Amino acid sequence: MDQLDNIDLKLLRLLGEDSRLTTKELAAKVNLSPSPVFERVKRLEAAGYIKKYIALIDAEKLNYGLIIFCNIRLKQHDKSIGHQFVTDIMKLKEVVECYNISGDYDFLLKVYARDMKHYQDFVFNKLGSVKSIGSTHSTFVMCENKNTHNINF
Amino acid sequence: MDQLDNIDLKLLRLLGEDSRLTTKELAAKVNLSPSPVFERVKRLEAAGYIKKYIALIDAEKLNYGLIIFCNIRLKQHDKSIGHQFVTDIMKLKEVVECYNISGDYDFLLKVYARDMKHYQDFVFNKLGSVKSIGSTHSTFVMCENKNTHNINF
DNA sequence: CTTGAAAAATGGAGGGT
DNA sequence: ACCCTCCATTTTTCAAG
Repeated sequence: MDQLDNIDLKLLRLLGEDSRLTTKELAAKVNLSPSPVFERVKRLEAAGYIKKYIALIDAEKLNYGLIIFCNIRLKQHDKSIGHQFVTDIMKLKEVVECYNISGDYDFLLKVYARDMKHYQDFVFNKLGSVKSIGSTHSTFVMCENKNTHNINF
Repeated sequence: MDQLDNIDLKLLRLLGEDSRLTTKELAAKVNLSPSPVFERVKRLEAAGYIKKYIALIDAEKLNYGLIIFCNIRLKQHDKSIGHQFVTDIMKLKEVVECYNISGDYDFLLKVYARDMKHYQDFVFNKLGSVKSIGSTHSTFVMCENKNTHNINF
């Protein structure tokens, strides 16, 4: 699949907002019949433009009301230490996102916790047992103003 | 809907990973027949545990290869300035997430850009025209190691 | 891309524990 | 209250033109 036309892009935008739109509904929105839309979507899936379909779950309703961005500095910076850190961090269910970043710190984690007590336990007992960590700095989210989960292309 | 049993939680976990699982497939995984599973999912949707269904689009394939976390300090901290900032920032398509945070800065933005040139343009021309901004600090993502898009409850 | 038809899933009625 | 087994309707999926 070499390049996308405007209809492909529109389908991606629509599905990125609401993946429960039926082929018929998509067809109406792009002024085509269902069959070609179906084929286009299959092609977009096969070519990897659509990575997966998920349901967005309300974290607050499940008593995960606290979001924290946790900056982490490693003790050393060789490749194996970094790789070990990522492997260790992957196992922690509270960690939803993990980025290798530029600047003062090496990694940025997005963490979901039930409350402060839970986060304290996470930092002391879970991060505390990851040997490669040198120091951490936590930034607490007071309000999530926007989260689209997809790029707005 | 007062409280969820283990089957409800399992359904949320399954749909949070793959929302294209059919009622039949979900039923097999929780050892029930399709009908009660269908009803449970509808209840979870109506009660807001499932916020929406989306397709995850590959940003890199659409030439949005650069992720930046942009820390922002406002000039002043009264309510109306903060509200105006959020309103202005919402309109910027490059901004995918926006958080009101504790610490040295007031807001944290997650930004997707095509490349450095695009990001430079974003900072100078788009953020540059948001009057409420005092100063900014950008952290560049070198590697996205993990992004689950949902809590792991 | 269109038409059209088979296969599958959705969504509901009615009954059982 | 919760679950099950059908069954009609709709949607998906894939031919052939």
